[in-house]
Amino acid sequence: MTAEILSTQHSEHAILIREINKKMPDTRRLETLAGLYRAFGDPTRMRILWALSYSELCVNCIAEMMDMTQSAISHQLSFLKQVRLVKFRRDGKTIYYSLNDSHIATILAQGMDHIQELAAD
Amino acid sequence: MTAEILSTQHSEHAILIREINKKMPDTRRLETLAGLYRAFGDPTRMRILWALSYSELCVNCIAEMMDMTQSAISHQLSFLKQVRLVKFRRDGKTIYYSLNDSHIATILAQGMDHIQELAAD
DNA sequence: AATACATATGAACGATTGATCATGTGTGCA
DNA sequence: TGCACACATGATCAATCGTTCATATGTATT
Repeated sequence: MTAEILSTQHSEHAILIREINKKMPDTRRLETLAGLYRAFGDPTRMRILWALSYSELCVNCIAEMMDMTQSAISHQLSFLKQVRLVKFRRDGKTIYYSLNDSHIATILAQGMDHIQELAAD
Repeated sequence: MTAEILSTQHSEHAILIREINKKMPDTRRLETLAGLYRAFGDPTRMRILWALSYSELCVNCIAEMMDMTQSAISHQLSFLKQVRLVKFRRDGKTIYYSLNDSHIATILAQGMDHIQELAAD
């Protein structure tokens, strides 16, 4: 669908659209940003991230906490690793995961504030 | 899968797990939070929210900006309305959407800061 | 009332996702 | 070297998602 075949657009609208398009971050960057939020957008990953905000944890510990299989957790950790939300260190056989930086805990807390406010309506 | 059939857990781990479980927000709340972030986790919705952070916009305007059909945008706005990220007002035939509160723009900006930092490595 | 415009909505369909199962890799210990 | 433990990974499958198409609703104008 192209812009041309859209029905009558008031000229004021056309101007507004151009202005906002100039200010908008480019689409690639917004896709990256959406990708970041997608990582927070699943209950399992959300619980993992929240748990890691308290302490580094090994894979089996997380699996036990979430009452889920080690495989499921490992897949999700792999996802979180890819988008660089978590890092890990090996100690013998066990691997400890932790949040990649403190910024992430801040994002979690801010989101929690938001839903808290909504609930207070 | 139950906790019992998991292999040997060091007792230190068991204690840590119980402690974190006590501190964690309850699962229902975390699911709501994940639901909020899922709304940010799609490129189309992300672009819509970003555009609305500059100005309220009518549906056709958004569709033109995104170069997408009115129907697709309308569906996504419906989603965003459900999770209360946007609100709307009617003016004659056209309906103007806007961010539900300024908090949301802050969340967007914070996410952008985060990926900016990652890119700077 | 009839028409045009702006938006909403239900059904359908391909694409993606998250969990599972089976198996592979890596580490430590006897 | 052989075995057990901790974790990773590829394939598979049901469920969910995002878009499209067709159509419905709501509002002004004539």
